Amino acid sequence: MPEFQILDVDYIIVNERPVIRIFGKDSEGSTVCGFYEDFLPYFYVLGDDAKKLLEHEAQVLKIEQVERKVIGAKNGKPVYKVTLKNPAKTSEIREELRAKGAEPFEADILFKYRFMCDFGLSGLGWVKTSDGNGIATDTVNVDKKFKVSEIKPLKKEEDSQLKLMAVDIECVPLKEGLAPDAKKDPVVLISMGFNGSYKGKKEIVLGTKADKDVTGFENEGEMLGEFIKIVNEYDPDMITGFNINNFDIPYLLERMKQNGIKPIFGRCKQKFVTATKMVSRYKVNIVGRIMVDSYEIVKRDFSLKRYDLGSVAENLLQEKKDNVKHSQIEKLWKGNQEDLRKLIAYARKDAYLAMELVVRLNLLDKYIALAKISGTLLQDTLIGGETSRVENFLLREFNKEGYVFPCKPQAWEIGRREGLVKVELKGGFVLEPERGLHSDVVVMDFRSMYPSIIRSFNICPTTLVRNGDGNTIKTPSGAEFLPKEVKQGIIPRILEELMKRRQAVKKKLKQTEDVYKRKSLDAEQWALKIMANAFYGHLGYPRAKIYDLEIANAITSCGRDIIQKTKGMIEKEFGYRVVYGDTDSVLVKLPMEDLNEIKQKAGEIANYITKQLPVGLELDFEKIFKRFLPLTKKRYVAWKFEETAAGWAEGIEMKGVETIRRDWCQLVSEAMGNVIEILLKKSDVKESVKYFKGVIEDLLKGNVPLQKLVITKTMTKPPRNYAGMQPHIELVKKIQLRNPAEAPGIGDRIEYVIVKGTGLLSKRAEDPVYVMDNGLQIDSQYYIENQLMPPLERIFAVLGISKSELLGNGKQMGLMDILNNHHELVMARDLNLEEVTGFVCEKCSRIYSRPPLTGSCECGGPLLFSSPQGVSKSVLAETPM
DNA sequence: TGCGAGCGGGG
DNA sequence: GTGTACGCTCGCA
Repeated sequence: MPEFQILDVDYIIVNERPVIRIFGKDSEGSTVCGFYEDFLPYFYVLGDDAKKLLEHEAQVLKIEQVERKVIGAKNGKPVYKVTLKNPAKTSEIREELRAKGAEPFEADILFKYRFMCDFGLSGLGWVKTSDGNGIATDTVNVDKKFKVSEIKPLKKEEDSQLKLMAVDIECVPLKEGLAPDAKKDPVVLISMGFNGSYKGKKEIVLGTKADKDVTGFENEGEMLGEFIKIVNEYDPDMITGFNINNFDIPYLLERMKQNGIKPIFGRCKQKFVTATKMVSRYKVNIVGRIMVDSYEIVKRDFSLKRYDLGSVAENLLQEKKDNVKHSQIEKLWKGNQEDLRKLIAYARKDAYLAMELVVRLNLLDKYIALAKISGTLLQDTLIGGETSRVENFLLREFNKEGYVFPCKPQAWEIGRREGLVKVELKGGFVLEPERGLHSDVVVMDFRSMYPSIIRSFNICPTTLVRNGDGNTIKTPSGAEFLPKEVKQGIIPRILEELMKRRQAVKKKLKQTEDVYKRKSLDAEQWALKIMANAFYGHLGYPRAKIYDLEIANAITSCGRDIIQKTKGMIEKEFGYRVVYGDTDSVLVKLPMEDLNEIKQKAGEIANYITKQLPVGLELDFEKIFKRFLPLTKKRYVAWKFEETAAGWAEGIEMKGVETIRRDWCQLVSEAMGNVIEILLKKSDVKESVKYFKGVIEDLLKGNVPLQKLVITKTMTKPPRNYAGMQPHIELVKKIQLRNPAEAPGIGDRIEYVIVKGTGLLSKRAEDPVYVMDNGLQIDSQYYIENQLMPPLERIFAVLGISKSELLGNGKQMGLMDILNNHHELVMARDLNLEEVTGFVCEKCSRIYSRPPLTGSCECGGPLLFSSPQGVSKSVLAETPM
């Protein structure tokens, strides 16, 4: 009885009948392909005259009335199951039916997924098949091929060892400085890396020139032929590379076409490898192999400033990419032996890095877990978003309970929904943050709030009641659902199972020591959480098959209700202030400083609240903000303390605040980070202003290293094609005149600084090296006004410090002036004037650098002096207000 | 502040 | 291939 893990599924037509092929790998490392012959495409259609409509269709093998439920039960209209001969004809028949007013269901499910769904199979899931006879077909390139008449999923945890190969190409444009054109410009190098070894080698570079580290070929065609041969002989389960989906593979395929070579390097010897252009990307299909584009995964899983291979390797692998600019490649290729070797080393390293990313960062763990849980093939979890996973999963669950699943909405319907969602979908409740720099704030949140709400209120399209008889669960939005006792919804049931499974996996994780097992268990619990959290979003997503705004709104209305009730209870029952909250969290200011005391108090509050709310909703202690500075709704900075196994861990948390933007120079990120740190950790507004003024002074005096002032932008098209004036493009034009040989090409990143002068800003962009060599002056005013000020002004503004104060050119009031103007403020005897950094309201903690004319806070509360040591207690005690 | 265009990665 | 699949950032109004 063959047992193997599924890598890919497709079908072929044999004697006018479809045959499903299941490609996989067994535990001995053999590649297998099972052929399943008795599966036919089918779908459902709703309507009285559906049968009549299809009678004349030659494609239709069978049409039978079936007992199936339809969401929102449309008064017992009959449901027909329609079985066809050829999967490829389904869409035709579907559209025909639609045109005649019938409603098709499950008529847009890929044939392979129809099969996988009906047999409960998953990408990378294990299966056990009947003992099939081997078949003497020469169409597939696998170790074992056999007929399958029975197939079922198998519980097995460990994964087979998968073979991985990395690919990177270099090509040389015929037209200098322009992006390569796959129709004309040949590939000159193909670099490959193997996680195993091929003919004893870990890496191979092919080229149309020979040298010591490259296998040379007479022409491009021969080299491409060798590439195909190597892929088929090494026979990888997965092919990786950096941006291969959108560059290397489509490029190679086009070159093969130009050279009259058949692109056959999948596990089917008849099907071409294809790259289909979608809206703005290619989708590569290689039968039996999985495309793993490390660029696409890294971009999704890591938050970085830039995603070019150089930055990615440096940040995530602590490795340097060879420094070769795109515009240099042609020169190196056409240059001397040393140049050529440099280019070869560069190509070699790129393939190596792409593979290292996958292996060292375990990029696949999460996606393997998602594939197994959702049922999608691994290649589809790597490309598509949440939609395909959720719908694949839901299809199975709806079918299990006798429901037919809707088709995806048509274009006009999507358009209609997109308009509606914008206007009618209400999100979470965001509390107005209390202004000021707060201390000792505890963050509490509802774990998995939306999944818990769905379970608690039994929210599901299958339990929605449109004209209830009273025995329903009412949500604050007005939508009503059947109680669980009457009928448990499918989505609530799924969530219950997913959440229980996650608890079990987490428990197992705690008892497991083996590093590899831990990694896969951790990925599994993560994937279970991701899946559970995906259902809410899906209901409000215009392209979803089970989109329902009424239900999405019911969920968020419960959330808003719960968070407001929570805030009310904390304020009323405990007398503490909720200074902020967003969707599923509340931030509470507590009157104690000790971290453990705060945590304990938070636990008490959380327990109390949890008892008052619907079952299943649980408020939890999350972390402590020793200092919390809200800027606006959804944007704040905080000094956080989180509890870890090793004790309290501190750090700075920023939400919605951009500290790194690619069009800012290093000085900005640095200044911003420092200002925030001084504010949060020292709670010292005056010092942060002083620091900021120091930065400006350094800038004016020319004391800032040039490197910190460099701004980088990419030139994406030829300079003449830019409509407006842009600094980096104007600089390129200048360099083209000055030194054409050094001029950057398309795709190059241009570094520039802005120098002093009279002309337009964009005309004053200069090459940093040129500035250095010629001793040009930096335009400090530009850096102050356009770089430093915009982000920092917003932070200082919430502390009551204006731009003119920061720049020191407005009228600045000294402390003595303030005291003279405000006789009601009395200085404590033992408080040194020099130490006073500002004023703080005793009641609401709002901070002022100088007090309002009334002498008291806007909220009416009395003002206290503040100093680096915090608010002076002696002032508090001795100031007669 | 909201909207539409256009770019990203690769060479 | 029962295909039609982004998502953010910037500039402009």
